[in-house]
Amino acid sequence: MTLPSLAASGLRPIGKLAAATGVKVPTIRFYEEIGLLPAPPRTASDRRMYDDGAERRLSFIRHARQLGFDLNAIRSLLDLSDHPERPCAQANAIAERHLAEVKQKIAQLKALQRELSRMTAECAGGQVSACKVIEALHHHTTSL
Amino acid sequence: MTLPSLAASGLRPIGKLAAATGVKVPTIRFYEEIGLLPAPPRTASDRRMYDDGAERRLSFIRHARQLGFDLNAIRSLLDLSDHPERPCAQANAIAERHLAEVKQKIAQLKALQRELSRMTAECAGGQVSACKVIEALHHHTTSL
DNA sequence: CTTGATCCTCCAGTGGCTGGAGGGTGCACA
DNA sequence: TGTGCACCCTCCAGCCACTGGAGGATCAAG
Repeated sequence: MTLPSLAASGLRPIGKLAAATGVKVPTIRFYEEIGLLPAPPRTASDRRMYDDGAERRLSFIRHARQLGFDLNAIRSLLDLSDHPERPCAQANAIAERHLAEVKQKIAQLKALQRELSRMTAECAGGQVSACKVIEALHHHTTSL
Repeated sequence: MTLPSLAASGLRPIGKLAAATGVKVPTIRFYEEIGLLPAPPRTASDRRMYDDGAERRLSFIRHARQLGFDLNAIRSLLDLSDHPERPCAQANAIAERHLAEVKQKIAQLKALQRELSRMTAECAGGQVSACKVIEALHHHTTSL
């Protein structure tokens, strides 16, 4: 027998929330543990029961993760989202900082791509002793 | 008094090796722990002493890390490098697999960059309640 | 009443390091 | 010959963002 207050409205257990949001069950528990998701009410047998608000919050987190924000940034973004009267400059700053990081990472990876392409292109496929890939790793000068 | 066999030739302690290769001292010990670098000889007082071979191996590892290879891949590449008579196809395969991963990562990050640019560009700078960044995170549909 | 899915907590592991505590050692300079 | 400091040693905890497993309780359907 569950508590009426819990059984009443659209509460669902963690598995349903996981299915609805695409976030794995252990990950949801992890988010709760680190304080990103508030601890939900529990049934008499200790099962977590989530409402629509929890689902919205978790979806927010998931979207932010898909966009590559780290959990600290997400913490700040959630905090801002909880306070709509504040100026949005801070949210913008977080997004732009992240954007800058992404751009930098792309540049790094492109440099990497060039190097790796060159290495593999030069390799004629004989023995390791003549392998351009191995050779490049031995004599590579830090152009990154 | 150090052992003659150790003091004889160009052996240097871990700090010199670190300075020479640009790999930090704890990282060198870590590579030894996981079997990427062989355990070097020690002095009577237990200090590691490295020769030129160790430096070459460590430089190889460093170059490979700079190119983004993970330690397992590096393990394979080192193994190949130690056996010059083998065919180089495997080395090439490792490099090409990595190249493919890099390309994919670039594509992902570019998609991210587009999304983030759009989000920040739309934000007019008022209150959070009107913030496009926060809004996008709430209503973002998985296009990644 | 049974069966299988789901839930709980706790803990260890991933990758690739990084840094600190607490102690021993080597070397240059006075 | 002292002395002071840089260097070295081992062991262990922490970083990020999870992931998965053990061992046990509970729920819901047939």
